[in-house]
Amino acid sequence: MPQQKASQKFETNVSKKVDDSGLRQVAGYHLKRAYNIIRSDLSKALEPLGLRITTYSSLILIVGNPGIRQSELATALDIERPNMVVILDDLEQRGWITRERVVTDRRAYALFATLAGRNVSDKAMELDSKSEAKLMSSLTEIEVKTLTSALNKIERIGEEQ
Amino acid sequence: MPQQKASQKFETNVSKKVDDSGLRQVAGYHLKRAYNIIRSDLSKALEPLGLRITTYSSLILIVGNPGIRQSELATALDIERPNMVVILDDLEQRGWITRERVVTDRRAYALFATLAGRNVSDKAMELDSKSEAKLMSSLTEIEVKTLTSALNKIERIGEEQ
DNA sequence: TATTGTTATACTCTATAACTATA
DNA sequence: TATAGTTATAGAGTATAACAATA
Repeated sequence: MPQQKASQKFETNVSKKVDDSGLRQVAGYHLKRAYNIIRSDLSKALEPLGLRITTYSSLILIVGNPGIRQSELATALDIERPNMVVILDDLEQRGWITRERVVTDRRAYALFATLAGRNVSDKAMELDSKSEAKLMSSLTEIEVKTLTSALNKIERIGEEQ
Repeated sequence: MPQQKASQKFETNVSKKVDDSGLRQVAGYHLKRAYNIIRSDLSKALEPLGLRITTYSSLILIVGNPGIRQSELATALDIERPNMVVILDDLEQRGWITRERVVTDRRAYALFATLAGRNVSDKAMELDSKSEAKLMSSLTEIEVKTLTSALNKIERIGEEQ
């Protein structure tokens, strides 16, 4: 039961009357506004499935990486292990994943999506795609490509540091 | 005293070994990763000035809009009024802004940046620019322009809804 | 001794309800 | 009655410390 407003609130929805030229000069400002819109939209799109974004991301990675360890998943998604536990408890209780003891290392759990989990994952990805398609509808193909490659370049620079 | 890790953590830093193709298909994923990198970097850049991003954004808008009301600022930045109060308390205690009663409406406060506040704002904007320039260094001029216009289009679609 | 998963807990950010003083 | 600012508080997300089981 998310507590956030229907239209998710951050410090970015500058009204027309206010001069935000000081902030508009920086790309991070636009990135934040765009990201918040996409995030808010995705959040609402996933709500009917009972998925939050972190839970959704976790499920997608488990589906794509059968047998992944909890710690690997946590590292991959940059979620602290204690917080990962809660997310996986949720997914497990819904019957969408299973935790199986790794025979070669009995400390670890290997994660697998159930059939129901894969079905939910498919539905969620579809909702995600639809949500995005709507927001990207006014962009040309070239803009989408440039956007993605530009974002990837930023990611890479960030990873180098 | 921020409690976050040096490299801010979200569920996006997928390591090389994990197959994240399911997530990589969606632009929101890249947007999130790029945004988190910029946010983390800006957060660290502003730390020496004792500014957090919301506090920084608020100060910039006050400098650019002398006399803005608290409620206007809150609306502009999409911060709930109760949360705005704390941010402004902080800025006021540091001597960077003043709250002045509006004579025509004694319920309201008009906000003004002090000289010290404007100086800090200038320094902060400089740090912000440097932080961004580093992350944008591998982008061509066309990529930066397309990125900004694409993000603006997404913003506009988001606002329509 | 180190690591995996876990529990308990604390800090930050964001949201709502209700108060006060003005309008 | 409505609005501006405030206070108190609650929820979500994210962080750390410490423990049991296992390596």
